[in-house]
Amino acid sequence: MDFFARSGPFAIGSRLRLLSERLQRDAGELNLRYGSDLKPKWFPVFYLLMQDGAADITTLAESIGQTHPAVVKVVNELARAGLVERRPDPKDGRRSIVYLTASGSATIQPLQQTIRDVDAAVAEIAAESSHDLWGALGEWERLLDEKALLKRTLSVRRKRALRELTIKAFTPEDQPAWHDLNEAWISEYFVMEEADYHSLRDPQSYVLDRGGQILIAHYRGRAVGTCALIPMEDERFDYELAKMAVSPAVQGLGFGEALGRATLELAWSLGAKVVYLETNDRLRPAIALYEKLGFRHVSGIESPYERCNVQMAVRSGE
Amino acid sequence: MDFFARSGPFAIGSRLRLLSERLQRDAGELNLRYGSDLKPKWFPVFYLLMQDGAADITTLAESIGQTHPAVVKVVNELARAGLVERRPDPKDGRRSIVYLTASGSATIQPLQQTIRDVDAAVAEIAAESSHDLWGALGEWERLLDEKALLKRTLSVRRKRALRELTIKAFTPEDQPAWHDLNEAWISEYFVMEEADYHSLRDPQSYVLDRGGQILIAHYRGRAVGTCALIPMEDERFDYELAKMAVSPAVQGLGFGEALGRATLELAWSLGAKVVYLETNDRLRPAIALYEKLGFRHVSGIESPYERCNVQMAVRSGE
DNA sequence: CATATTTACGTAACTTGTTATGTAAATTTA
DNA sequence: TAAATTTACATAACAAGTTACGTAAATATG
Repeated sequence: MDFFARSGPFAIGSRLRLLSERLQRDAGELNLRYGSDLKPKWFPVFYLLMQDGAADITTLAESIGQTHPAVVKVVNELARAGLVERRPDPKDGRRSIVYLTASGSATIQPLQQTIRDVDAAVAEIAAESSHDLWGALGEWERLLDEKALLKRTLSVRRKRALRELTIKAFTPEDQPAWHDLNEAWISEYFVMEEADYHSLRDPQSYVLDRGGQILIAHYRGRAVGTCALIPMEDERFDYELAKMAVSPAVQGLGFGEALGRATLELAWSLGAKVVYLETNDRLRPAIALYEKLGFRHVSGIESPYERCNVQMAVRSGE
Repeated sequence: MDFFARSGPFAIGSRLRLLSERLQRDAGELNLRYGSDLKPKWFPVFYLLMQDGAADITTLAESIGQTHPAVVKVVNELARAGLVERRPDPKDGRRSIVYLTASGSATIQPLQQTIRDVDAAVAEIAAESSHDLWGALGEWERLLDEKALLKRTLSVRRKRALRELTIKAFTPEDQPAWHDLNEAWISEYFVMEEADYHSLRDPQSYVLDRGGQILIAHYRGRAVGTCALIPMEDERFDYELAKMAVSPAVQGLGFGEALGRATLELAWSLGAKVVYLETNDRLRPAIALYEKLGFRHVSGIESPYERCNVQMAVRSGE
């Protein structure tokens, strides 16, 4: 069993399960020795009934942290063993209430003795320990309630990935990425229009020669994101932010936000006061990102693109 | 989920399982997010192969603390997914060695990234904790290796029961217990003989009137054990220890030993130097008990009971 | 107040482990 | 060295939970 020693925290799940099974097995054997034929899996339900006298299925399931079908099975087995009985709730026809039978009540005493003895044995282990397993479990449960391991790990990943991300001005080697990354999302949600073909094939004349800027995000040796700033003739706005694309392979790492911020920084550094963009209401995540970057909805602007029905703008310093 | 708060250490097994499942679910989801379709249950086997390159089923099973059928299933699934391959061991026809395939090796890198990120997330939790779950788990595993919870609880129970045990001289109310407890074990292992009927029906004349003693063990208001000291005519021995019986309902609580010690104490206090007993080699636990009490095997004594083929004696102060 | 939604519970099918049992190869023993 | 035992693995059946889905009662909503 050297696996846990070698694998570290990553295997915490398996390790806990193993310890749990070991203890569960002991509990079953103990119950036999104490002269009761309660199965270990019956314990939680039985224990609650023992304390409260009666309860409905849903309450039992919530109390012990299992699903209701699991409780239904346990209750059925307990009923077959003659330890509990269920009666319909007179107030609510959907509910059925589980009661201890006389025979079930008779089982309480040996069980309580077992519980006392197990608690004493556990106290003995605790006394020999320098660490507090109880405290540690409680703390873990609380911390995971606040933020699950999943979220915690994803946020670790995001921070790490952002450290590896570099955002640089467009160079000719970035042309394939510029084309492919943008074509991918456009043709996924819409149909490529004439203006798209031009700007994707020839960014030099459609963006750069007009005084625009293109930023490319690189991650682990690959171009994974693009974003452009295009000067506007409308005097209300300085630049249009356009062709924001991030490779689906690296989505969820916050690259879009990083790229957007870098692009806006660039705009402000070029003296811009207001940056404008156009998008479509079907692109919910993109709109959420723009809002996070400070963009606010504006109206009354016409677009050369058919697909654009949402207009947004952000002002320097907002 | 108030159950754990209410039930205390007794429910440690369920509590660990619940936490384990929660983490396992997160691990599966994480793997998807990291672009690998490794199932969480594949992790341990895959991880070991990743480190060692190849291994046989039994070694894998021992390393991860699961049974070999579980490993066989995992290996079959991994093979179906094209991640591993098994070849027969040329040195041992029973064994088959599991290797990572090229596709399996390609999965290593994203997995290692996942592991690093999870470890970092766990480290973050550990940093927020005042208790050390790792240390606590390691300690529990070690303490349970030394002595399982089962044994610990049984020893708690034994100590508690012994505190409730009282051993007193025979009184007429003890007559039914004297009779029934002894008849039970005699007729379970042998056939009741004439001498048995007499001594069980009339302990007064067969033991007490001859200068003998009878001790009765009481536990929770019931007579649960008997033991007699009968004076002997053989000048080599002072008393015979006989009719040692303990109710099966309370076996394993150490009552036999307590009763035996009390009886020997009584013998020494009456001035005896040597106590003798007869038994049968089929009664292995009884003989073990007598040896624990200090009795040693002797030979060359004839018995009035047919069933007695083992003779033992103990000397004062041994 | 009729309709839509939610809630409580049941059932079926699946998941991830276990024990029990069988078989062939290797090893030990008489 | 033949026979008995042990070892390595496979497979079937079981265990204890889950998810998915269905139904009827209760509750919310237009």
